[in-house]
Amino acid sequence: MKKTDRSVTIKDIAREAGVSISTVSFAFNGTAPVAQETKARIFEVIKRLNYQPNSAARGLVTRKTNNICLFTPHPASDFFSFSGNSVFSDLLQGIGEVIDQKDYNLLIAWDNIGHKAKTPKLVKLMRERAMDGVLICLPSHDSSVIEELSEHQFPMVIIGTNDRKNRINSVDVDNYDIAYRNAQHMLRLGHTRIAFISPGPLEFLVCEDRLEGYRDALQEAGIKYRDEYVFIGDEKERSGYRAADSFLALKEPPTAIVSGRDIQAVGVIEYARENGLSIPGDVALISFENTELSQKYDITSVTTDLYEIGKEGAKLLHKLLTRKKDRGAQNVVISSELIVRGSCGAKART
Amino acid sequence: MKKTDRSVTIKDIAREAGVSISTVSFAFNGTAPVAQETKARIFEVIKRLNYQPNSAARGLVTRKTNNICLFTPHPASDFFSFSGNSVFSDLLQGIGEVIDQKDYNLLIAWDNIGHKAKTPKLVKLMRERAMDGVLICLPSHDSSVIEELSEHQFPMVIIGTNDRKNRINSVDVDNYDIAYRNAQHMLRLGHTRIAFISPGPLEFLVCEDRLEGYRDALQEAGIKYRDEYVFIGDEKERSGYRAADSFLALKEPPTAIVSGRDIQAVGVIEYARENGLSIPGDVALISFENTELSQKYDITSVTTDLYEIGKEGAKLLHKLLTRKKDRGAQNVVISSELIVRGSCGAKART
DNA sequence: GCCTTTTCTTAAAACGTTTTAATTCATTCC
DNA sequence: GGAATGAATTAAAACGTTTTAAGAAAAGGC
Repeated sequence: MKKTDRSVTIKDIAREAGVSISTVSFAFNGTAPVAQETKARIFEVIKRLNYQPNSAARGLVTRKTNNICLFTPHPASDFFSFSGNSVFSDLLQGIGEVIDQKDYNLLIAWDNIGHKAKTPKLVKLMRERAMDGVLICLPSHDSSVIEELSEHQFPMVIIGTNDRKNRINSVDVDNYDIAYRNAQHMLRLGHTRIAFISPGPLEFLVCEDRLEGYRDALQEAGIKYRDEYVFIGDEKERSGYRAADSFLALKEPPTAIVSGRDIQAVGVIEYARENGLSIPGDVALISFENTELSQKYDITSVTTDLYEIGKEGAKLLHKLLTRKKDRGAQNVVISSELIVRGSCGAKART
Repeated sequence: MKKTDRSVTIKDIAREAGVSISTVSFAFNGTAPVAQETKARIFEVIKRLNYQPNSAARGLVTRKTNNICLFTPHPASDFFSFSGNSVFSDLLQGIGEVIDQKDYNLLIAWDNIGHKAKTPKLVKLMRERAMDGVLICLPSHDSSVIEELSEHQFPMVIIGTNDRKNRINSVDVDNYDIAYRNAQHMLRLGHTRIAFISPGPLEFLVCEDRLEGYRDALQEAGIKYRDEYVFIGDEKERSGYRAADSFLALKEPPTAIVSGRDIQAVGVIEYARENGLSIPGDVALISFENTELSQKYDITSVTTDLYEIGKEGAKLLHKLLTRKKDRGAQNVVISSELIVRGSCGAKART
């Protein structure tokens, strides 16, 4: 029984196997041909001494750490209250799958100061080469983060936000398109007075995109955009309730509502119940996210698969880290599906 | 304008400042006296060239990475359904506070294969010296993890589980004591037929501890332990419902129930409502965790502050990493508080 | 058998820091 | 005015790998 205590180095292996350290390295990593016989001997020693290469030493020369970093608001923040609390888990699960498979380590750096990304830590991590790449998932693009990161040509992927404009790698559902089609769905059902609840403040790109999609659909149908048909909500059920209240108090109330997120739709339903309104009879309802809520409350909604977003984001980052070739920004769009339920008052037609 | 592109090293700084690299290192880290004047010059260059030491190189010699790892079941797993989904966030928030303050990086390694900890990745990380220490938060101790880690003398702290027996550093509430006092609370209120719902399978130490506390309180009061008064529940509301059903169908039903977790207590309440039973009139109820649920349903419950557990766990780990002195295992107990509400039928007396 | 290839092996140079021990240079002490 | 002290600086070793370029041995080709 040898002492396997004090960390055994490649030198120990080399000595014990009667061979040079380069040969050990080659054999271990399979990076150059080594005779069958010596290879066997080396691996025997490696096993016996329980050798594990030191990551710092390795990283020093390879310039790789195998660490990637997820930069998000704190999981307890408003942001992740999107569609209940499972959002963070879903995202993590998707990322985790790739992480495990590609043998990366996941580092979490969150921004716990509200929505504005204070990046010093992230930037430091990146500049000291403590990680290979970063997945960014923020409600709004703080341009300083993005700029600082891309200035250093640091591999990064933005997830949960499409960034075609800024030519940065991103993975997301097409929020614009979903909103566009949700509104269109209502138009096709004959509605002309269609309201919209923003899932959050318009500084969040997601919200802006959704609002734009809604607006464009209306515009193309030749329907005038009305300010009073747009309500800026938040992540609470109550905001849906208040939206409904504000809409239905109008002289000319909308006959359909495009809700920005499921929890808001629930608020609308709550309001309808309290006020003896029928859905979809008096007002039709369509929403985003397709969480458990939409199933529970029979809400027509569109899937936004965060698991998939996380997974594809990690995949894209990995691609960036391995293949140096393709330089152009890639924007992956995760497909969404309209799940028709009772609240919109119609069968689906794509 | 210099090229601040290609990573600037300590050598560059030394050359530019007309000084040796040791001096730069000393000045930068404040680890040896450097003349005021040269120090100023060095820092000017550092700033101008935007220098950031390479973490791998640094880690190679200092044998520190500043990474610590949190090892848990996947956040989407049953385990974290304890008291709603916020558990993971709370834990993370507590840990995060210390992490940020002490300038550590947090690495997440989860075990996504059920409750049995498959550790290869964790062990590998540790053996390749990719992190300085590990926080372990698992429902049950898989002895192989603990053994393998302590075999290597690896700094670790177990959180959310007390480990006095195995002499391992740990931070947790005292589950045994809480259960003991919950049962005692019921005894003091004059109950003698007291039932217990386990929050999960008894392999989970938390559950075992709670059951034991309950049992001992009864025993000390000279009350015989009855098998039919113990129900092994799980993380679902339904299990509380079923427990109530099983208890109240007995010839001699209990008059008080010690629930293993809030969500189960809700199940009990649901059952009572359906069957026209009054709480605490027909059956008194006391629970664990003090989540939002206990407030919403007016359940007497005991706080288990996961934020605090995470925070103290990280603190303890940090202590381990900096002070090499104290070798004995430390077991930190986070205090809990009994929050008396309507469900137990009494005012508090400690 | 000599030259060329191929296969295997190695010595040595990186990688970018920290740290140790030695050196320089100016002060202070008696 | 020489010795002793002390402060500031440096050269060089170490940390544990990978990688490059070169060397040695074996294997073909003619």
